[in-house]
Amino acid sequence: MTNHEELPKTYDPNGVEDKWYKAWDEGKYFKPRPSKNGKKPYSILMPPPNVTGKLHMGHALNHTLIDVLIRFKRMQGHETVWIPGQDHAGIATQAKVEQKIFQEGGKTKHDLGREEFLKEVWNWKEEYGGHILEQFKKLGDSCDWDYFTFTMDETPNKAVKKFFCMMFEEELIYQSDYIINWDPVLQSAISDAEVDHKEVDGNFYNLHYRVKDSNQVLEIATTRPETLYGDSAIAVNPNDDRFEHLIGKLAIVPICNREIPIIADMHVDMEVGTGCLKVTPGHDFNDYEIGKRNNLEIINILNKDGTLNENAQAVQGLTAKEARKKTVQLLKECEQFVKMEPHKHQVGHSQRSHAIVEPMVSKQWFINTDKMASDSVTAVEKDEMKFFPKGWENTYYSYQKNPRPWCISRQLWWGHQIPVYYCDSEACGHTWASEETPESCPKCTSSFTQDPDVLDTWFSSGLFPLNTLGWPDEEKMKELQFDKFYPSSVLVTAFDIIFFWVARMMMTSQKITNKVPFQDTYIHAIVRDKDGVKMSKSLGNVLDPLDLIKESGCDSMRFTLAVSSGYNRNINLDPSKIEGYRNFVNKIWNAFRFMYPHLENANDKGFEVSDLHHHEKWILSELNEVIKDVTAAIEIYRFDDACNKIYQFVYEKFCSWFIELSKGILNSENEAMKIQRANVLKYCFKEIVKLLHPVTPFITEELWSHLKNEDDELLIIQEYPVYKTEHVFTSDQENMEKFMEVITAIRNLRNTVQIKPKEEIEVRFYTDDQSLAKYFFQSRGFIKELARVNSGKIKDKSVERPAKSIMKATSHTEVFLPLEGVVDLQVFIGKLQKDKEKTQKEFSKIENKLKNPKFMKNAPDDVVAKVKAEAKEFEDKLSSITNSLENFQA
RNA sequence: GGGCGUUUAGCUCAGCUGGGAGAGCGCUACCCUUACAAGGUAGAUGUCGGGGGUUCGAUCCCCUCAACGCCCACCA
Repeated sequence: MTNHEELPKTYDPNGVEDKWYKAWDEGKYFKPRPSKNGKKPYSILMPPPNVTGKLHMGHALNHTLIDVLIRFKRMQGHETVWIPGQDHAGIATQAKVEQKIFQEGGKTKHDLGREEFLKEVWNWKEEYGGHILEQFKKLGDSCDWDYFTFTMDETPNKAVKKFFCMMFEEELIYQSDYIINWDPVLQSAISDAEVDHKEVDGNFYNLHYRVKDSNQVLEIATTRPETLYGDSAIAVNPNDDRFEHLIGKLAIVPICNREIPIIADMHVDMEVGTGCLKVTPGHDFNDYEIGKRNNLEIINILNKDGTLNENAQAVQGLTAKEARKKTVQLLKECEQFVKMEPHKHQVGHSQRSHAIVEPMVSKQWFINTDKMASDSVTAVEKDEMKFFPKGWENTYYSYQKNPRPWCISRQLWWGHQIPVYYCDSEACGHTWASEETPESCPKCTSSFTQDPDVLDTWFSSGLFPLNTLGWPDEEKMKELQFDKFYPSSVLVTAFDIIFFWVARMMMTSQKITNKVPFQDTYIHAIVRDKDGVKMSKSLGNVLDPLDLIKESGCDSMRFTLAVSSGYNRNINLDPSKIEGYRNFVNKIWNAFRFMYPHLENANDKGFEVSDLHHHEKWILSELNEVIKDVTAAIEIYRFDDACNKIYQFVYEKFCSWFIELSKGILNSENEAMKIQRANVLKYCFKEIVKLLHPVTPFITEELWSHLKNEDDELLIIQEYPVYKTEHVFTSDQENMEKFMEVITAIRNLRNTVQIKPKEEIEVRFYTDDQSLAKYFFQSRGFIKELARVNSGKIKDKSVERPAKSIMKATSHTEVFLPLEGVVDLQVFIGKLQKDKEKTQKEFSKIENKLKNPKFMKNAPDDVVAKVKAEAKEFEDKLSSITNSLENFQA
């Protein structure tokens, strides 16, 4: 006889988790396996973490949800693969390595040169890049590591070049002088999406511009007086009577005394400021547009580091901030300064360096996304790709319906270098894009130079769905089963990346394959602290997944994250919640501890449905419903519903009732029943363990190792439970509900008069439902056991009730506890009265409904029938209570 | 300025296409009952943000107000 003393009282995840991860990984269980019964392949891409990344709660959530889906589908028999990867993260990584070499040797990247510097970056990647991947294994990620793709690997590099050249040929990629966001710290262009607008305290400065050949002056308001050196015009609204006579004249820029035209442009709002606008096409997005419309000169007044250049001689070499101060001073000196007023306004900051972004005109590479964006919208409109929750469509549309040219060149070294080559011969001047590194200029055989810039990281991330499956290398595509796994089944990610990543993958993948890259997109919540504040180092409210795993076990953390995930936007994660679900995990462990010694009674034959005891039918029927509900919930990404259903079933049904009801049988001498019950317990528990495995993989695999037959495979590839019509036992469920109700009523009564738990009592039931009376009679043994009853009687309601007693009424049965001892009758009557009031209130509510002719006329028949049945129940209950009250008071 | 979202028990949140208000944690009382004190049994708690409307019937649909949060936007 196996003794449950062998199993510790509390579940200790320590050791168990690593043991099973190793077993799965080494046993190649994460690799795709041929599907069963023609089920469709199922694949998910891991959002590739930055190579500089560190594991945080966002990963824990994202990976838990993906892993739930993958494990669920794998068990269902789909051929399944979760494809991991990692992003080279151009700016972040370069910045990190630059910092490192500066700290260690005081050198800058320019001291090393491009080639040496890149070597340093690769070294850094080799040393630190793997950390986060090792951390992922602690989460239980069941991804196929053989599919691992780093975005700077050879295949992604080929993909980038191929796509670039394709777009270049179609002239959808082009080089242009255009106003872009310049990060003076990184000294690179950045895309619109990488700019955050923050409100800062600034000033409005009012200045005077003289009009040439006139003594008139124009007062102009600006927040950036230092840009006056780049002014190309003064613009007024063409309909503005105040300035109409000046249009076409010249104004003189203060300090540098240049002459600029006064022009009319509709963009100028007469109501705002002074109605006159200084136009600086080189350093303002609107002014750039005005400049283009009016053919104005573009004057660049900034150096790459953000200081003023020779075009702003008076303030040359100063930073923008210093230049602003100096310019104001100079304006005051020449008496062209009017006033300064405090003003809050939005200023663009670089997401990466946090520097103030300077709009600047510069030669950059762009993608025309007009067509691709509109195709990506159509695909969602036609449900080729579906958002869950659906509401996120709007966010997606808001980006994709107003596409702007995407600036893809970055003045960095770490990244995919732009595959464009320039002939060194001035006479030839050929410019071309090529997937292969050329030998010489194809036109004149001269030497050539490659464009020094690299591509925006998102350019390669956008190709992730393709290059992870080998594209464009045909052999690799075969090997990695491109045709089987593309498009992937679902993309699971957070909302903040819809534009950066989801939209770009949609555009590039559709462009290349004419198919959407994934069929669904599930947008999950953002993990915040328990007060709803975003976790950040500076606030000190960061929870580290590895700490949580250490404290409560990975399964508990996973369950908590999954049960918190549905169609919500935020998860306010309270550590006490994890503790609660850790207790649940422990509960399962102990349910097993209880069963363990009895398992050897179970035999391989299992059980016949026809032999089942009514409690067994009940639990199987309940389990069956749970299986149905859980499966349906996961299919639509309602992890919260799925987890709650299982939790509820395991805790409230299986543990609190079925196990309790089984104790008597298991300790009895009835061998046949013992075997049968052991079989059913084992069956149910195996199903529970399977149901839970996607969410809590470690403890379930551990339990499975004790439950499985010797030649059974690991749980990770066992078949997921399926709904069985032969396990539907509705009447057993209904009877059981009533049984539980009367047991609870007895316990409630015991409690109200403080009968000791060990003390056995007498009980009487009064019901007019003959079949229910019969059911209770058959269950008398269980009633005695669960409610500590030593004797009882079941009578119909015509029989007189015991005088000295307390009672509780249900809609079907009156439960009486005859009492010999002293009872404070008044207290009890008060309680009963309260119960009566409550019941009366509910009954009246329903009765009024039935009395309402409009309701009877308009409500659907099934609703009326339901309400009638309810009314009957309340009426019965009410009359039971009323009768008792009369008796007690008499 | 535009858009999205939130407002339900002390806290964190769920309530699907309208038909008797739920969960977890916390709280109260009684219990070391032979799986589990990370436990058991029983229990208390809500003008479902305010106001209006549609409907036989509204937490759910419509309008409006309020508070809070987020995203986007070049307003000098």
